[in-house]
Amino acid sequence: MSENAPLPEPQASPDIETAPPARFDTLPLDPKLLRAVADSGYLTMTPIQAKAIPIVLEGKDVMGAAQTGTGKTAAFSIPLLQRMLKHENPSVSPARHPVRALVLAPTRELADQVAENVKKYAKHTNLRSVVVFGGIDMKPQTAALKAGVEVLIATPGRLLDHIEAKNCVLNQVEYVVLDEADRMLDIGFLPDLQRILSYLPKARQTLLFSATFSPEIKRLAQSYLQDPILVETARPNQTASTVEQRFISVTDDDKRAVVKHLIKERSLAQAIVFVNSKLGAARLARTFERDGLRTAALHGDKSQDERLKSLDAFKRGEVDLLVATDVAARGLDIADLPAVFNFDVPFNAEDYVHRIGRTGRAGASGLAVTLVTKSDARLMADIEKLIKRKIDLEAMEIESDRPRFERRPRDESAESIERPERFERPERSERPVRASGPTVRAPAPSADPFFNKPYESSARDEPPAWEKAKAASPVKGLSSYIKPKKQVAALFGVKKPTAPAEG
DNA sequence: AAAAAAT
Repeated sequence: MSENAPLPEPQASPDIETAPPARFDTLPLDPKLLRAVADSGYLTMTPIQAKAIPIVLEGKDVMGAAQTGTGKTAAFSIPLLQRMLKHENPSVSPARHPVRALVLAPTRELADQVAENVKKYAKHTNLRSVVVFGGIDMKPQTAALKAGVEVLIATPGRLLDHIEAKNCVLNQVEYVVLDEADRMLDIGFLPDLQRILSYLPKARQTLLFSATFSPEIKRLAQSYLQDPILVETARPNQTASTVEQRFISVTDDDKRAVVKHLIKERSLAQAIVFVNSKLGAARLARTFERDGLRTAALHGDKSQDERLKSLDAFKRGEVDLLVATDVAARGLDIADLPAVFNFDVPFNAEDYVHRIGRTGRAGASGLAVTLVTKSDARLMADIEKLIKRKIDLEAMEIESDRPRFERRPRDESAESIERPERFERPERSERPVRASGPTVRAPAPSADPFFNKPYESSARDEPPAWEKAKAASPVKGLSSYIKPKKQVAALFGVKKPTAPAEG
């Protein structure tokens, strides 16, 4: 572990950002790998790939920071496979092949996805890979491990189970990757991670990849790396420029109506709706479903089978909305996802960057809408600081012209029976919004003193970051409103043409 | 204020 000796600063990697995009086939890669890359349809490298691959091929430790959706998985898996091929020894019997590369990920779904990618790039080689994670039967994983694998992809808890059951031996591991490294190094994961690393040889190549690296994590990460090369593209902690970010000032009661309004207004085919709690995700998914939107939920209280099914249905376009906790915030690659909603502002600013990184991937455009209530001001300031951007809140007022307690009956038979539902109060957000007339206003800042002084409620020792920024800049920041261009239209009756009959 | 990861 780290001693008191000062940690070496990572060396800067050569800046090749100005060079034209390099093709994969200019790399010194085995034809088997080049063929797999070509099969995948990739021709040129993304900036993180162009920078990281040659360095990984040299055998150096790497700390890689790049925007979400820019191909970090390929950036480490392709060169690692190349290095493994170089030393391949086909004369050893398969049963004696030890695990040579270990990839750790913070969620089961992400581990699964990384494993798919590794398999794809390794398909023409005889390197075998397997993924192990919790929530599913250990036996097939055990059988695969005992048959022998070169590349093991895992979540920490289940891997420790397999280690303790002696299903795998990690004392021959030559390469370790921490995907979403800042999460793997955070307090919740660190003990497991340290135990796992204690089983590995010290002489190895270690790679850390993430879209966000806080200074503290960067420092901590140094103690797991040897003479690391810091590979950064653009600025770390940055969001993709192709993502349109909107921040809308709302009350809790109006959140759902705003989501549905924007889905309709922008004709969004699909969206992920992020919430902060598992229970909240389950509840919100049910109400959206009741409103006729095809919805799936993804959170840690669901069985692993349900989790995979939800994600799969969403990826295949069988559901329109995925209501998820931060289990879905990181790394998940969902092709052509047009929008992400932050129904709740995330507790960690880093997770904001990761959440909205689910859209606008691979250069596509995306929309990220964050619903901000008065109690979110502090979290918003953290986000503003992290992404180094001034955030303007849009006002969007939603009004009702329908009695408050009226709601759509669930089915025909229930229509005549007006019975109160147990455990559930009718929600104000069940109201329709007014179909016509001026429904949107941009109040003068003084109309809502809160956003002028967002921190009054919480006593703080030091002035919040945004205050300094504001003082330094004549332009208004978080406290300024911008006028929405469009007025809020009626939302109820919003139904996807593809929506199946419910019930 | 929570979530994730082992059962």
